[in-house]
Amino acid sequence: MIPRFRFAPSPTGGLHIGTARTALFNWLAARSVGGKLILRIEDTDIKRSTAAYEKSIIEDLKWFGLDWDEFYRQSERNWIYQRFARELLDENKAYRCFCTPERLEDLKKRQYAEGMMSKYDNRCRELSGGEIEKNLKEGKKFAIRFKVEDGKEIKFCDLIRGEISFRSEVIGDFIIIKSDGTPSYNFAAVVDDGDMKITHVLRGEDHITNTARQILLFKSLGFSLPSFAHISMILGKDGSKLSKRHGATTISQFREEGYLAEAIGNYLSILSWAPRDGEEIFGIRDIMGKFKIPDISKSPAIFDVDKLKWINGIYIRRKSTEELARLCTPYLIKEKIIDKKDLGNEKVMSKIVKGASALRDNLKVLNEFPQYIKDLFREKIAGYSKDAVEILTLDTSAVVLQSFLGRLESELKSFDNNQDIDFNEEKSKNLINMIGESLKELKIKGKFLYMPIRVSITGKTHGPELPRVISILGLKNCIQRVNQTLEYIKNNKL
RNA sequence: GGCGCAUUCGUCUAGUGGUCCAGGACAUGGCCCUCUCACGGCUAAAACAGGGGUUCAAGUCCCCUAUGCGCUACCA
Repeated sequence: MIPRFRFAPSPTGGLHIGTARTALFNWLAARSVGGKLILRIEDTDIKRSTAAYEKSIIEDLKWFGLDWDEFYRQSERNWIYQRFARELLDENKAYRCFCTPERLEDLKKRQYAEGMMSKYDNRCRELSGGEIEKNLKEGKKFAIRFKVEDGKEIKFCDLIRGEISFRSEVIGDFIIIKSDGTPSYNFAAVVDDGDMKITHVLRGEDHITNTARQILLFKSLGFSLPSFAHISMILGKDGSKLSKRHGATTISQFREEGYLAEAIGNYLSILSWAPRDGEEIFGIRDIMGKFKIPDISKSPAIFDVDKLKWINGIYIRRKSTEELARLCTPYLIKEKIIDKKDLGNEKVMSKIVKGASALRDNLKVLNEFPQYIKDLFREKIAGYSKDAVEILTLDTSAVVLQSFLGRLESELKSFDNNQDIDFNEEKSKNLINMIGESLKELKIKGKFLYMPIRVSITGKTHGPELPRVISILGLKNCIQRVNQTLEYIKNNKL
């Protein structure tokens, strides 16, 4: 028998990072043993579910690199829930409950006040045939409740946690069909897991308690029990449930901020699971054979953005320059550093490629790209930082800048007037070396050589390697900027 | 309140009774590389929640307490 796993999101929001991890683990577990993965949309809550969320969840799952073998939507399967509910009704394992929401609310309040666990008081359990008939005739709305016998022990062996048991009296008769005719979560899930012949239920820890109810249903419905495994929750930095307060929580938010699918998959894999060899950097496909459900950690995990960033940086460094440039471009548009119509402009595009190559090692998240590169897209220097001004104040700096400017100008002359000037890294490097050579006698070298040059074309003391900066800016812009800096020195009498 | 689950460095984890004065990774500090920032390399500091058992021996097994989280819906 081939193992069958399922992933069952409800489309009441985007794909949450925790839900994505559950999806990933199901995928990993299924693919590791050659099993099938079923995607099931649990949209029985007609008030909160939307088609838009469903679409976004599916898109995110695909972007994430997951695939599945079968697809179902619970809202299209109502007839089957009705059929099984009818069966339970006929077998006297379930009954119609005519209690109003108000009465139930009241009951709950009273029980809570007495310090008791809230639980249905079984009022409609023993309604006579006549009373039911009468209520039905009056058109009273009803829900269908499942009978839970007291005094039973419900046990199951969780693949991750070991044996877990509950006593049936803490459960109470629960609703399987709501008064609007839709099935409740516990019922729909069990009917589907049974009907779809699911062998492994791998889901979030928040379902442990539900498992007790569901086991009762599996048995009453005559289905064989699947194996259960409950994955711990993902918590925020402060130990509370991960929420908007902690930053991005859905896959699409992470994608928009500039996290790579590979990085998220990798990070989520090592959150609650560790390969035997201790290696932390791997693709989700690399661990397919190694992933074992019992190895999943029991304790909750705090989501560490810093570690995700570290991993994201690693995958960014593995990208080709062209691919990285392509990935970074949308962020440039978003920050209005370039315009959409620049996408066809070869000069702009080559500048982005050069920038991507220069900044690859600095990037941790794609959306950091604009802040690093924006200065190099301007015509002029926007301003000089404090430590940059200090560099300019040095006596030797003026000498270096004159020499630099001279070199740039003579270099420019070597090109024909209307020729497209591509001043690459190699040439930039040579140019700097030549300056160094000519200033050797003055013993200007190292920091005293490079820093004034850097400051004169960027206004800052930090940035990518100098030859790269020069190459990105191009000869003309460099000349313009050095002149601007010379002007600045003069005006401020540095 | 009831029930359930969890608890190893700040964080993620390795550890399945002796090889653990507890190993790795992120983050942090220092050093090296280096024009700077990063990258890379080296290094330092940093943990078995507390208390009882069981055992020759406990991070590892059992019990209690504490703390955190989840469920306690005609949400999923």
